[in-house]
Amino acid sequence: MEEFLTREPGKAAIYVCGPTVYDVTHLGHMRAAVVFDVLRRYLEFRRYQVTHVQNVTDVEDKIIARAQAEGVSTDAITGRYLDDYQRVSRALNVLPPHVEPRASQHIPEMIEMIERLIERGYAYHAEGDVYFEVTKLPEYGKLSGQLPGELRAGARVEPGEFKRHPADFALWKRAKPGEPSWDSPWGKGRPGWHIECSAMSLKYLGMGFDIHGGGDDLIFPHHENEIAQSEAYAATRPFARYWVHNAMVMVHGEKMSKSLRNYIAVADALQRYSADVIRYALAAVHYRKPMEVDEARLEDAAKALGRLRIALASAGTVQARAGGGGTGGPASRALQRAAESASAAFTAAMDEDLNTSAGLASVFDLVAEVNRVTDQVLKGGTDAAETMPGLQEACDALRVMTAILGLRLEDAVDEELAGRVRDLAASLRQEAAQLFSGEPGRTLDEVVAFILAGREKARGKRDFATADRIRKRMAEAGILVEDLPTGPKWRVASTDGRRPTADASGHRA
RNA sequence: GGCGCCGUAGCCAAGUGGUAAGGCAGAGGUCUACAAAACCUCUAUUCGUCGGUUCGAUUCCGACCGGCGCCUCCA
Repeated sequence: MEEFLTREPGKAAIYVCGPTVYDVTHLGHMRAAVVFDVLRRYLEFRRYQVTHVQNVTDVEDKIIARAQAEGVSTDAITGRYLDDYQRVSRALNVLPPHVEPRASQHIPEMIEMIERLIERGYAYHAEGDVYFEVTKLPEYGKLSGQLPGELRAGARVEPGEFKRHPADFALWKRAKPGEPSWDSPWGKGRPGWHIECSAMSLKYLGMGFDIHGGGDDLIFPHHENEIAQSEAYAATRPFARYWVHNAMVMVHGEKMSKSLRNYIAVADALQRYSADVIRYALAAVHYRKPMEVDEARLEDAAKALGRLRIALASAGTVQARAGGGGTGGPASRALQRAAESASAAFTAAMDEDLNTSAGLASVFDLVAEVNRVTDQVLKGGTDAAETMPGLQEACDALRVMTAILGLRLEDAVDEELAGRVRDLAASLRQEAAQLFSGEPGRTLDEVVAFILAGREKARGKRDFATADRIRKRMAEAGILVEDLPTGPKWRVASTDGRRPTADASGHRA
């Protein structure tokens, strides 16, 4: 394990390159968001005080092009897509950054940096443009391994540019007609792309902050250039202590990207899969490995997640039977040991460069142990009380680990479902007063218990036709009942946290 | 052309210089009125290919084959 030494003990200052808001948010953006969200949650779990800064690029060529194409202002474009990004991030349980600075609101800071870079001799002014001169910095290329002399010579010198070296990059671009622009010592213009991240990270975190993150497609030139201009500006090193780059999301072997138009919008994915499923799918692969995303991947994630949820539901049934008491029998002790070793293995995996795949293996090891124990109880071999308090500890451990991955594991218990179950209870009372007596109660648990009690009466009389009918109607309402030797157990019917839909279950790629 | 990454069972996916986690799918069994879930057992002598280093390599080195990313905006 590479040792993680922060600038200040116990504190972690993180800057992540956020979205350029000119189009809808796709799963590639959310992979990055989820990776850094997991990193943040894990560091917080490890008791670091985390400061997470993530920029929004709202000054950029594509935004201008889009605004012109639609005949609207750039603000209209950036507002629309920033809203989309924030909305889907929230939906996926991504914690909002502590600071979310926008490039358009930090122009003075960028101008100040550029002026200093010119003073120091690292940048030059030409015809309203300002460029950073990479050959002035011997270390240029240290992050990406790219050396100025090796860059494809002259491959890309745009017309109207006045670079001294092909690898020199724009700090400031003079205004073209119809574009947003700001006054500067070099005339009207707008900042180059790279300078915003230097200006904003230094403003909010200062030189030598702990982790700089972003997609691995940003390593060169973006992050290389950030290092160059920041270290030249500050005259100290390092700009950032650690670099964390997530790999791309792939579609049929190609990077998912806006320009290739092969993306899956997160908002669309959320129509078909729960946030937990999407997060699980994105977090189940190590962050540095490119990941193909397709229907099968999401279906697999939904099933794996179902296994986790079912284990917790079974545990809930057993805990209810134990009624709060616990005798700490062998089953309890086995669960305590399993919870401890799974937690330790999970932490070790996450310490090792955020190995979420290995971490999930620990989660499922504990799931298996929980299932072994609840299976014994539900089949009548073990008394429920003997599993406590170990079962509770195991469930707590599962919740802690999955919460670090940002999984909510909530049931889709909405009012609609509760209402349907209440209606069912009411009509059953009408139809079979001999089975259903008393009041159904108010909460979902109470109402389900009411129905199941009546159904057990039918089963006791070996009236399986009635029992089957009730079970079927409960399933239609969204409650799945399983009969076990020691009595019924139930859970909300879907295992991925949302009600199954014809679309989600019927369509296959 | 330069820089870098990847290739592990039917699929997805960790991993280690000493003999392959986990998820999905599959087979058999247990439980069971039925259904469902769970549990138990099994499923890669083998980690793209060929060489090399080593007592020993999937793990290190080299070559090759195949795939990908960046070098232009991009998470």
